[in-house]
Amino acid sequence: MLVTNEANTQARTQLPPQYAPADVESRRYAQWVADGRFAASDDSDKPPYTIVIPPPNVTGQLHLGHALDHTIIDALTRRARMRGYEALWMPGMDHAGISTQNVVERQLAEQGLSRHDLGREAFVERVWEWKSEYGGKILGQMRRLGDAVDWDRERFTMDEGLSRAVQTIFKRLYDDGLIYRAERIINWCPRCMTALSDIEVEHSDDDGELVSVRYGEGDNSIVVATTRAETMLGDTAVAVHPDDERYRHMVGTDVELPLTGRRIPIIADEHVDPEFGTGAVKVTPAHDPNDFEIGQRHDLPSLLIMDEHATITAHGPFQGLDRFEARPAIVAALRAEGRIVAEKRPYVHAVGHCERCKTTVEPRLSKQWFVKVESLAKAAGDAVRGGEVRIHPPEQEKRYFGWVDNLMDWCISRQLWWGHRIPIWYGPDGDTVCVGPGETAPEGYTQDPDVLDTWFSSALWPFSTLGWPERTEALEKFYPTAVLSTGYDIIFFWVTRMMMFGIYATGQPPFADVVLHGLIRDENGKKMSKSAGNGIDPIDLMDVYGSDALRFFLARSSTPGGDLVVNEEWVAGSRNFCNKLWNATRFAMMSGATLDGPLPTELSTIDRWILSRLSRTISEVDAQYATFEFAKATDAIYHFAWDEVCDWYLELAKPVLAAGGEAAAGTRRVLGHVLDSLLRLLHPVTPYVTEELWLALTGGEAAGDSIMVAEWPTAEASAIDTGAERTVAALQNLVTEIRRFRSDQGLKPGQRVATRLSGLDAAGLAEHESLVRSLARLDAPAADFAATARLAVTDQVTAELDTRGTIDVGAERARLDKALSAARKELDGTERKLGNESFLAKAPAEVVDKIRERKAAAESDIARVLAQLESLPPA
RNA sequence: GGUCGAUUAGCUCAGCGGGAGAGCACUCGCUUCACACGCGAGGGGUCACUGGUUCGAUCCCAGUAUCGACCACCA
Repeated sequence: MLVTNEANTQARTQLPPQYAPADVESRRYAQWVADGRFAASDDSDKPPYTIVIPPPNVTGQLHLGHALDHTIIDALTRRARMRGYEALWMPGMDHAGISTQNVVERQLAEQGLSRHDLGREAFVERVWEWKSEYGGKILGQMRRLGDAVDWDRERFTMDEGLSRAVQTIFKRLYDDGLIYRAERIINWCPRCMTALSDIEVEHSDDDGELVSVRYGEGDNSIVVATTRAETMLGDTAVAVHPDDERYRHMVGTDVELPLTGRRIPIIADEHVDPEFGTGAVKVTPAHDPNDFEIGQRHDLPSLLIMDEHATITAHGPFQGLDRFEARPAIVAALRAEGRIVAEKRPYVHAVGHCERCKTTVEPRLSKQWFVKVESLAKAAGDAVRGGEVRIHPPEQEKRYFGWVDNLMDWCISRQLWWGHRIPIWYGPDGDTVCVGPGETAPEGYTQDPDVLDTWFSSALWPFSTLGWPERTEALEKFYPTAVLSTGYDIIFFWVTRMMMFGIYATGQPPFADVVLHGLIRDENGKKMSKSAGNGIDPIDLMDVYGSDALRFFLARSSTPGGDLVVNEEWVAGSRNFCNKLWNATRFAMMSGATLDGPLPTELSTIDRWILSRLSRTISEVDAQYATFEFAKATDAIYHFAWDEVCDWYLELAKPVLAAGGEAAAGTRRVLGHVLDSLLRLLHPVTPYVTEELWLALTGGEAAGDSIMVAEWPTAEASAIDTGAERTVAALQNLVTEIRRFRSDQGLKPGQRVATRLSGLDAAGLAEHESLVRSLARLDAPAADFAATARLAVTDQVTAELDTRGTIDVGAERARLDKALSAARKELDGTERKLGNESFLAKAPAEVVDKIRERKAAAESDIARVLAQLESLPPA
């Protein structure tokens, strides 16, 4: 309902001159929730548009990466809703196995307790308590950001339904032979006491020491180099390259392993690099992934010499030492025996660290559960290759294929207590059963103690959250989802796995479009992270500048796949834009802008111009959204709003509105329409300020209306008016040129200048003379007009200014000389091109035409400038 | 070590075969009746380097240098 009566007009002018986000945001968000604006309905007739949130860790806090991601998702969802879709943004959180367990363990440690003191059940209970007390802080922060998520559908990866989904797919994979148990070298964190997947290991170049050790005696000896002397206790061979002449005669013999009394064989293996070190490698199959491979190829035994704490278990003087204590102890013992051939030297090499606690990872042979990914990964790759799933920007496909085409089997077991427990039970005779949902294990069986990798449940997120494996109405309505938006850094962690499990479980890829954005960097270009201490807290930015300002900045900076630098000044700039919008609307309302009735059919050139520009802007925005070019979409709105609406249309409208009459009535209606459309276009990105202004403009507050359910603007082809665009462009050129002259001449803005304008007719500006005078601050000539400068300000228009001798002729002449030489240079360039026969023969016709136009323009510039020079009074 | 990407105005980035752009910063002038979180007018770049392809290269190709991201088991 639109209210435009006098009293309401009075009320609307009460908008303060500055936008104060804090007053608006919490009030609006609460109202949206209360009105159920975010809720999606399972039985709606509208087509679905679904996005699932990348579930933040339950331990997590909102950082700028989330803010970017959420701005994108929220804008897509809000826009879809305005376009008539049943839009659903699914919220929820991830239980974040290791992270959460660590947080609670640290809490226990403060009380001098370990998780083992509590026991498994009590510990898990403790984690749930932690979750309800401290977890999900980020959910509150999302409200601040304005996220239009359907709160009634919030899910957690550990809740009952999702746990059933996990068990269901595990059982299905197991029955299909896609889950197996094997003894492998895995990354072991001796502090977290669990296996880590490859991606939970961070590598850094660490300082180490390379020592050379002689194995064997006399002629029957061989020197190996190592940075990890302590692992020699587990050596079961020495390997050399098969083509290495130095050692060929020794292959097949054996040597004595120092300190142990064992003899180990010398073998030949292609893996060995003869150029490195001495060309001979000690082989420790139980504590090194490469060595394990070599061991497999040569059927070597694997000797575990450390326990899960990385303490030496091998019998002898080193038993009970930590691995880092054992290393120097063993080197010392070797030196005592004269085994150290070359002194140790510094050596920088890549060492793995636990992503969560930074402890040096110990490769360790152990029994783990794996998903056989080959067939799953192939299907995931084919879905993108076949175009069922599109990745934006397309360049990022390479990264995706790089993963799915080279995927190794996925180690899914974790020796943690917090997570989905593996539904495998072992019988008294060592037999194994996989227990599906609703089933119970046979009497006397015990369950595997391990839990699943956190990403196992995340991989089900797009459908488990909608009720899978039940065929719920929500699943039917909202799956598959429309878009997945996330940073390119987690393609492997999450995207590939959702693709694999989604296709496997439901037969359909879980989303149609994958939108990948970049990482947030600080002012020095470094990736922003808590550990680097260079993080900017988005909450702080929102406190100062408002949520809309942060969102607008992020949207305007987000190029597909591109990283993004955050600088507070730019957020301030976005705040300024919100304020500009605020004041433009405020002005419109004070000027009596209205939305009542249809747009008049008879409109002034100026009104037709802005409607034409509006329509073009809408088309542009739609086109950019279609390819997820948020920066370009947002930028188009920014320039339309600021450069065209504020800088020109409002200024042009002022004299018209002041004059009143029929023209003013038309302009008031157009002004209302333009502001209304502009606010709608902006709403997905800046929800708060647009809601506040739109309700004020339309008077829809009382009727319980909301811009959230207003229709997305439509580009009207019939509104395109190239004639009006040409006329206004000419007007802008003329006004700008006169302003430039005034500025160059140091004429004060308040100083009115009497002028005679001629040639307006030829420029199509005859009817706009008063507008030109108003914007350029020109007076009509007075009775005693005395022209002191004649200026050909555009091709057609000449202005005679009565400046009473204030003109600085020298300065103007210098400027014109400069313009003249620029125009001549341009003319030279175009003439040279047009004189080149190869160019004429080979260049496309449109390019040649364009050059001809440029030549003509240069010629006319020259003529104009010459005329101006001629018209200058003598210095 | 491998892969991919980047190198354009002081800063951060768009553009990606035919006239070098934006925001911020900077200079000058403005208490112009929506907004100084503002208005008007300006200055500023041999588009990293070297070759090649082309009638024409910031844009395509090759190499060099520097930076970055991701991945990684060379003892």
